[in-house]
Amino acid sequence: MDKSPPETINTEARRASHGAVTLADVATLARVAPITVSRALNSPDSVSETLRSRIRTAVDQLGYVPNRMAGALASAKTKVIPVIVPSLSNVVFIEVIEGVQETLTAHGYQLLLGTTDYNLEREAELVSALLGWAPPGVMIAGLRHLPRTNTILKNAGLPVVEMMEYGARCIDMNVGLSHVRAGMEMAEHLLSRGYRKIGFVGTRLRDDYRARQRYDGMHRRLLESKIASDMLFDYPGGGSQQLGWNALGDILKSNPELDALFFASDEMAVGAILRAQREGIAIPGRIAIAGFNGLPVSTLVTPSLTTIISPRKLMGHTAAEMLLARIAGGSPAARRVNVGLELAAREST
Amino acid sequence: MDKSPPETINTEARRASHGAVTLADVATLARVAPITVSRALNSPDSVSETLRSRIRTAVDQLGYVPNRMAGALASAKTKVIPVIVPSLSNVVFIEVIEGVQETLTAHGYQLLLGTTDYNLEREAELVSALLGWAPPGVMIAGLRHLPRTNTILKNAGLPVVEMMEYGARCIDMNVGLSHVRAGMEMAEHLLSRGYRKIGFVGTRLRDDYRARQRYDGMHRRLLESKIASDMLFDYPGGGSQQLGWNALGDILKSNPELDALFFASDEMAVGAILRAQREGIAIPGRIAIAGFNGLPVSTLVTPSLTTIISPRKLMGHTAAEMLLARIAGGSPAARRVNVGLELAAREST
DNA sequence: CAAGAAAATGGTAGCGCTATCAAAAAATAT
DNA sequence: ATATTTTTTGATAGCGCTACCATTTTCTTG
Repeated sequence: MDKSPPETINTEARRASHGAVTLADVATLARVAPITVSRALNSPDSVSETLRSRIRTAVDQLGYVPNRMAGALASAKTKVIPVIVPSLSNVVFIEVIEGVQETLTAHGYQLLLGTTDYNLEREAELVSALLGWAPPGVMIAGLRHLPRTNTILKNAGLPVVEMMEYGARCIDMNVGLSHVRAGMEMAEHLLSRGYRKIGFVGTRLRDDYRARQRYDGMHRRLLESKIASDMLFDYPGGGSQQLGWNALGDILKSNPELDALFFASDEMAVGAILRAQREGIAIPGRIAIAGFNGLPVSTLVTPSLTTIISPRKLMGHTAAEMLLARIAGGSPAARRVNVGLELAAREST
Repeated sequence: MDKSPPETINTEARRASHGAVTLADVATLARVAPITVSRALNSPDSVSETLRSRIRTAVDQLGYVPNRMAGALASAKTKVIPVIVPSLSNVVFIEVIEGVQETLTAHGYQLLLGTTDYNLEREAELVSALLGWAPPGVMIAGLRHLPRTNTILKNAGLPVVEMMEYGARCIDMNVGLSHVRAGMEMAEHLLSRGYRKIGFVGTRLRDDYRARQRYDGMHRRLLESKIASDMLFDYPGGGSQQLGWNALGDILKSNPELDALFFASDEMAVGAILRAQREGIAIPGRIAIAGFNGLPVSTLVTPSLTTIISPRKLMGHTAAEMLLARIAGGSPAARRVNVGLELAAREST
C-alpha cells in the first residue's frame, strides 16, 4: 500500500515550509486527494456532500487559508483589479474608487490601489508593475497616457476601463464625462446671467488636464460669444479650500475688473465663498462664483454654489460593471459611456 | 550538446501558455540561464556588467513583465500590504491611507485596499481573504475586532499595525490617539468657557465606537465637574455636512436648553455652522459648536471652528514606517505610538 | 605560475495550487 | 444480469519563478 520511492523517507521538503497550513494538509486530514479539496472549495457542487462536509471540517480545524498566489499561478486567474488614479487628495477620485470598490467587492474581487501623483512616467511604471499580478482587467483614470502605457495596456490584451473623462479614443472601454462640454455649459450659464469678465481658477493645470479642458471649453464658448473674455489663473498652493480662499483675495485685488470666477473644484469655490463671507464681499454682487463637481456642501454654503454635478459614484459603479462584464466573457452594453453632467444654477451666480 | 530526453520533441507545454513572455524567454534570447535573469533583475550587483546589459536588452526587446505570483510563490515574499479600513467616505481614513500609501510606495510596496463598512464580521472575512496573499504585514484600523480576527492575525505571525486609536492592548503594534482623551479635553475646554448643557452629535455610533469613546471621555469629565451635563444624539442620515446641517435645526428645537454641541466630526460641525449662518443663529452666542479632526476648512468658516486636530497623515506615515521596519527584520523604535492631539480653541466656542 | 579565494554562472528541485486526463463508483438503461 | 452513461474521485504534470548547492571562471597572492 505504501510504495514510497526510496528517497522519500522524510516527507519534509528540503526547503523549510513557512509553517502555513496547505491544501495538502487539509487533504491528509480529510483523507482525500488534494485536488478534491481544491474542488470542494472552488466548485462545491462537483463534490459529494459526504466529502464536502468532511473537508469543511478539516479546513476549520486547521484554520486553512488558501494561498492565492499558488492558485492564481496555477489557474492564471486572479481576482485582484488594479485601480490607478492620480491622487487621493481629491474627493472626486475617492468617490469613484468607492463606487468601484462597492461593485468589485460585491463580485468577490479585490482592489489594488495605485496613485501616480499626476505623473505619467510614474503611471507607466505602475501599470507595468501591476500587470505583473496578472490581473483580469485594469481600471485607470484618464484618457491621456504615455504612448508606452497605451502600448503595454493594449498588448496585455486585457479589458481596460479608462474613467473620469469621456472621449473618442480609448484603449478599450471608457466611462466618463466631457470636461470640455462642462466648461462650455458653465460659460453659457455665466453669459446668460450677464457676466462678461470671467476668470478660471485652477491649480497644477499642467498636470490636471481635465480641469484645463474645462477651461478650454469655457474659453471657446466665450470667444464665440464675442461679448465676453476670460483669464486663466493657475494658482499654486496646498489644500483646495485654502487655495480658493487665498485666490479670491489676490485675484480681486489684481484683477478688479473680473465679475465672475469659475473654480476648478467645488472645494476651491467654497473656500472663496467662505472668504467672501468673512470679509463681507458680496456674492454674486461684487463677483460671481462657480464650482465643479456638485459636492453636497455646495448646497449648504451661503450663497449656495452654482456648480456642475458629476455622477462620481455612478462612474465608479458603471466602470466596474463594464469591466466585470468583459471579464466574465460577455461584452458590456456599450464600450463607451458618457455619464453626463448637470449644471445646477444657484445663488452664487 | 543537445541531449534532449526522448519525449521532448516539441518544447511547447501541454497546457497552452497565455502567450505572456516569461523569464525563460528572456533567458533564451540573452543566451543565459533563467536564474541569471532572475538575479539580474532582483540583485543586479551579483551579475556581471556584460550579462546584465545583455539581459536588459532582451527584457526591453520582449517587453517582459515579471510574473509576481510566481516570484512570490517561489520566494514566499510579497510586496503587497493589505490595508483595512471601515470606509472611504470619511476623510480621516483617506488621509491615513494617503500617508500609508506614500510611505509604502517609496519603499516599493503596493497597497491592497479593503473596506469593512464598519462590519466586524466582514472585517474578519477580509483579513482571512487578504492573508491568502501571503503579505509581509497587515495594516488595520481600530483596536476592536472579533476574537476570531485577533486569533487569525496573531497566528499568522506577521507584523500587524493597528491604526487610528491608541490603547493598551494591541495585537502587535499600534499607532493612534486616545479618543477618550480627546473627549475629555473638549469637555475641559467647554467647561472653561462656561458651557453647561452640552450635546454630543454623532452618527452610527454603535459602529463608530471611536466617536463613542470621545463621547465617553467628555461624559466622564462632565460628570466629574458636577456642574455640567450632557446629552447624546445618535443622528441618522447620509453625508456628514448635511447631517450637521439637519441636526442643528432639529436639536435646537427639541432641546433649546443646550448651550454647546460637540460634533463627531468637523464636517458635521461645518454643516451646522453653515446652517446657523443661513438662518442667522448666533454662534457661539446662541449655541457653541465644536468639531473633531482639524480639517483645513475649520479655519475658514465663520466663526472659525473649535476642534481637535489629529495628525492623520502622520499616523499613516508612522504606521507604515513601523510596519516596514518590522518587515525589514529590525524592530521599530516603539511598539506603540501615541501621535497625540491638539485642541484648537477658536471662535465657535 | 601554481594554489587558493572570490566572483559569476548554472542545474535542480520545488513553492502550493489547478488543468487535464484517467479511473473508479454510482446511477441508469437494456 | 450486463452494458452504458453519468457522477465522483484521483494521479500526474506543470504555472513561472527563486532557494539552494554545484560548478565554472576570474582574481589574488605567495
